[in-house]
Amino acid sequence: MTTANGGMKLRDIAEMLGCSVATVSNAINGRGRISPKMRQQILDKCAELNFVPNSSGRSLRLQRTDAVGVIYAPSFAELFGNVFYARIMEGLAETFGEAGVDLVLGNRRDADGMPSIVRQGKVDALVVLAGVFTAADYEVLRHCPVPLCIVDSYVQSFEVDSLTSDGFGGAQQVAQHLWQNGHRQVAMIAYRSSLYNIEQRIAGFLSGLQSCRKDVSEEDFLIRVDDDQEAARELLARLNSASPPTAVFAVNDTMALNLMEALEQSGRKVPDDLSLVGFDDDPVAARARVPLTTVGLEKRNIGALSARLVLDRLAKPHKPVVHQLQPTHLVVRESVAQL
Amino acid sequence: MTTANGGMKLRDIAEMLGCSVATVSNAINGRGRISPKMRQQILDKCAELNFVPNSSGRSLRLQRTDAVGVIYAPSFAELFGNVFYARIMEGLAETFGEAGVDLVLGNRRDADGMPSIVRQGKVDALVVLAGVFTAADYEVLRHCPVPLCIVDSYVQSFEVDSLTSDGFGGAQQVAQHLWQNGHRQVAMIAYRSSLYNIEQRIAGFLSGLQSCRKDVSEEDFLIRVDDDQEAARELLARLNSASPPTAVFAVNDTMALNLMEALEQSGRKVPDDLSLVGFDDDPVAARARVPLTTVGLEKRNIGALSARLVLDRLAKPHKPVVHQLQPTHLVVRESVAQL
DNA sequence: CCTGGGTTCAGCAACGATGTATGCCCTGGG
DNA sequence: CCCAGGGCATACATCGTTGCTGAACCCAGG
Repeated sequence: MTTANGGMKLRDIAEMLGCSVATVSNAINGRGRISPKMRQQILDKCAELNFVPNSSGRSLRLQRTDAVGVIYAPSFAELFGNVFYARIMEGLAETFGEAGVDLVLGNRRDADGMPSIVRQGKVDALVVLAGVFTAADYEVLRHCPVPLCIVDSYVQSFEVDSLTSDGFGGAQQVAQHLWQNGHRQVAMIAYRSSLYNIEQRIAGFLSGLQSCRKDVSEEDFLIRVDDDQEAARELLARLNSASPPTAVFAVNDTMALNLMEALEQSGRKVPDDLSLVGFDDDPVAARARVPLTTVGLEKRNIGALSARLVLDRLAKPHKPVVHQLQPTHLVVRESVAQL
Repeated sequence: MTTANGGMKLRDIAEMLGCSVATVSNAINGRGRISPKMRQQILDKCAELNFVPNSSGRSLRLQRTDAVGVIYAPSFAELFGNVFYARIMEGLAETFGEAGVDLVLGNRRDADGMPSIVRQGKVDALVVLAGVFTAADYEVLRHCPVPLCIVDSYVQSFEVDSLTSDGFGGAQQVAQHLWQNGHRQVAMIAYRSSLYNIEQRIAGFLSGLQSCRKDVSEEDFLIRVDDDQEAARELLARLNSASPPTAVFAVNDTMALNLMEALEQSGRKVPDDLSLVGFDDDPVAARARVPLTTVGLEKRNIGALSARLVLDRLAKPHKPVVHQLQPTHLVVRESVAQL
């Protein structure tokens, strides 16, 4: 292997300056007692040679890697395709970078499902980008030997730091927005798989509707589907029913845009024939043929704040668990008609 | 620190089974000569305890980390926002993952510009996602002590593995496509900053035009700008000139879509008043109000093949340098009018 | 019973950095 | 002149893993 650092080590620096290895180490780390002159000499020499202490040796001794792992389910293939998580990564990379911590993408799993980077001791902590993690996944993570931070989900009775967007509040606003625009027959379409975020949005939508009209329950508006194709089929069916909805809240922007396309193909116009609202404020939403009304999240902040959470945890391993909620806001565009 | 692996080490396993540390190591790594019985005993015990050798110790001894760094200029903030690079990351993560190699995002730089992860010896190789790397950046990387692979750019007289998309060929096809549709007055808009990819696309477009009509040179069609705003201004100005273009080739989809918006705001229609072609086949391009004709790249493949290049290089440090070219293809949608 | 060859394992040193205990030197006060 | 003490620097052990060397062991043949 081509050795990093030109094969340079503390001992080489020490020999050049005629001092001991420990003194060089102390100078570099600003520790111990060294004469200012010697310290300066050492630092100068290191700068001149662009010397940096080897990380493996350092990690071995300090039991610390200055690296944090990131995992995502089911695989990274989806992480980078997902604009929402991409923005979070952006915030993570920036904040951790400033703190001198590197990010490791750990897609490999051991036999029991634990990320390999954790078992191998390659990281000091783990950021869990929720994605579609299942209960079984979280069960494995309960035994994670390093601190954890769950981003964009919340798992009951799992005592770890976490940070989520206020999907409940966002969906509430959607319900109220639709009501204020005169919509009385509304529907919400969500996936069957029970993920925290989805359930929160459903609960928020219900709560928003109830704040306008007392007697509403989930079965009055909720359509569960497995994928966007089924969503389109179901929606078109409802539109031909006795009391068709005038507005639909899709659980995320991707579904909303797919619905928009299906509606157009069936000869219907958004928002004239049907109002449509999404969730996430995906960049594509603004550029759709009919700019989509949706719910925006503080994407960059989520990453940065999660990183901060992890750094705090590493600094104080025993401080109480934190659960942060990030605000969401309605983004009004042109896909909702005023009745 | 909460120790990974429950603080378990080779010695603990050895003591449990009454054998030596070296034997355990040999069994795990399938090396040396051990009786089948003892080997099985050791492997079983490791599986039972979910034991994995500590990575710092291993790296220190082997001078190898089983990790590869990824860098991007100017910062990761843009990497994750860029759909094109996101897809490449997807391919990288997958292929490296299968090979048991982790990906490290190394945004920190040393004083001289060398990525910290390299100096610290945290990675065995470096994948350079070209982005907007400058000549100065590459100059620094010349001194990189670990193998390098440049993705999506090519630097002359820099003898390292690299992989690029065939921007030349793609742009050529665009020129011919426009010609075949009857466009005789065409323009191309590109940024002033001299990046390899951009220059390739310009050269390809020129070559494509020349294959249709002999006497063409760059100044006949090329408009250089600093950003998309200037691009829009310049374009609108040309449209009011004596011989306005009937088609415009934007150097990438983002610019094309921004132009599309500017054209609409000025009351012009795409493609009736002006045809528009982009480059990259950004997912947004398909969803634009007028679906954009553009050039598609083999995005996933780029990542996977780059990873393969790196793995091969690590296996055979002295094999000859490889420069791969990935094909591109025209994606015809609705933004080009037939005259 | 002894010896020789082959198999299987244990011990040691090294990888590079760092914390601790220790020793040196020099100065200032008695 | 000697001793005490503070300021500097050095040796040594340690982190967990692995390559190398050599030794113990077993079995068969003389």
